[in-house]
Amino acid sequence: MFMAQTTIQEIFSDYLTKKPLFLNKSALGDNYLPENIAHREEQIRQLSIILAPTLNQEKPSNIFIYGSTGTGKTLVTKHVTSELNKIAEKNNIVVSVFYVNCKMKRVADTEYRLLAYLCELLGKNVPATGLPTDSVYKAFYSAIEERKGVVLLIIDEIDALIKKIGDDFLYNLTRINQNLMNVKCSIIGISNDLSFTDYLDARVRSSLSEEELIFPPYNAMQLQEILRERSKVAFSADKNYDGVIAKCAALAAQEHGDARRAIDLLRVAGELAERNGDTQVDESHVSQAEDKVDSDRILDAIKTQPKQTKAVIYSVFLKLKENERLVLTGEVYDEYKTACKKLSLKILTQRRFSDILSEIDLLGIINARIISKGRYGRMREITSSVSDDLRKKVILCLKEEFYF
DNA sequence: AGTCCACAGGAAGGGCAGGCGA
DNA sequence: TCGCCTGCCCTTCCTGTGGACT
Repeated sequence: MFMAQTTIQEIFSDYLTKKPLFLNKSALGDNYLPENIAHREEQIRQLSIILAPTLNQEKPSNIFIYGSTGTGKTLVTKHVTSELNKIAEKNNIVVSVFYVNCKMKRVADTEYRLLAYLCELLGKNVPATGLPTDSVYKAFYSAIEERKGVVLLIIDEIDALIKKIGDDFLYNLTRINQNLMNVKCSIIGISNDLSFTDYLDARVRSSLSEEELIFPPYNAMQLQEILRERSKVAFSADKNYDGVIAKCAALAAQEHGDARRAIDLLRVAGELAERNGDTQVDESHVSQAEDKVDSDRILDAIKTQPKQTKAVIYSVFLKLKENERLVLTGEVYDEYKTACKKLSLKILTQRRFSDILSEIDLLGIINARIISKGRYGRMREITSSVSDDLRKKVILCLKEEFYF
C-alpha cells in the first residue's frame, strides 16, 4: 500500500517537475481552427466569393464541396463561415450558420434524426421518436423562420447519409426556400466521395450543386508545411522536429494526402514520447503512432456499435483467424449463431445479418465483395481491412465485454 | 441450353417505444 | 388514460443472379 502511494506521488511530482513536451496540445486536435490555412488559398477565395452575397442579405448559391478525407474541406468551410459571421456581426447583418456531420451514429444517420438534430441546433427540441416526419419538417421550417436574414446549413459527410436514406431528403432541402417567408437558406454539402452526385436525381443535382468546389489531396511537402505550423503552436520551441514531421508527412502522403492523419500521427507520437518520459519525439515514436492511430480509430468505431453488430464483427474476425485469408457469408453466419448461443443473444435472421455485414463493410472494418461459385451459389467473400494484430485485439476486447 | 445453388437484396409488415390529442 | 400515430429494428416472403455443372 505504502509502496503504491509513493509510486503515485513520484509519478505526479515527476510530471510536475519535468518540462512538458506539449505547450498546447489542442493545436493537434480535431477541433483546432488555425489562423492560416496553408495551400487552400484558392478554395478559401472561391468559397468567400460564393458566400459574399450573404452580406447583402441575398441568398448565396448552394454549394457542393468534394475531396477525400483530410483535404481541409470542413476546416476551410468552418473558417470562411466564421469570418463571414464576424464581419456580419460588425455590420449588424443577421447570418446564422449551422453545422451537422451525418456520420454521427444515432444522431444524424436518418432523415428524422438529422431534422431533429437541426431543430435542436436551431433551439427547438423535438422528441427522438414519435412524431411524423412532416411535423418535424414543420418544426424545422418554423425554427429557421425565427432566425431572420440568411441561414447557412453545412451538411458534412452528406454522401454517407444519402447512400443510406436516398435523395428525397435532399430534394426537400433544396425546395426549402419555397416554404420560407423571412429567411433565405443555403446549403453547403460536403462529400468525401467524388462520384457522389451519380446517386442523385437530376433535379436535386442541378439545384444542389449550383456551385462546386474540389479539394485536391495535399502532397508530402505541403503536409510538412502544415505540420510545421501546427507544431510551432503545439510543442515547446526549443527542439527540432524536422525528422518527425517529414516522416508523418510521408506516411500520410501515401494515404491520399490526408492531413488529419498526418496531424494525428504527430500528436500520438508526442503522446507516446511523453508517456515514455522521453524528452524528445523521434521517428521511432512515429512508427509506434502509426499502429496506434489505426487501431484506435477501428476500436473506437467498434466500441460504439450495438451488441448485435459487435457479435457479427466478432464472428467475422474469429472465422478469419481460422481461415487465414478470407471467409464466406455462410461460414460467418454459422459462427455468428454459435457466438449468439454462447452469449445468450437472440439470433437474427440471415437477412438482417446480411444487412449488418453491409454496415460493417461501410464502416471500413471488413472488405466484402459478391462472388459467384457457380452451382455452389452466390455469396459475399469477406476479407479483413485491418491488421492481424488489431484483429486479435478486437477479439480480446469484445470477449472481455461479453464476459467469456 | 437448362438447372441449380446460396445467397443478395427489395417489399411488406409486425412489434416496440414513444409522442400527441381527446 | 386511451387510441392512434410515428420511426426503427427486425422478420417473412419473395425475386434476381453469376457461373459451375449436366
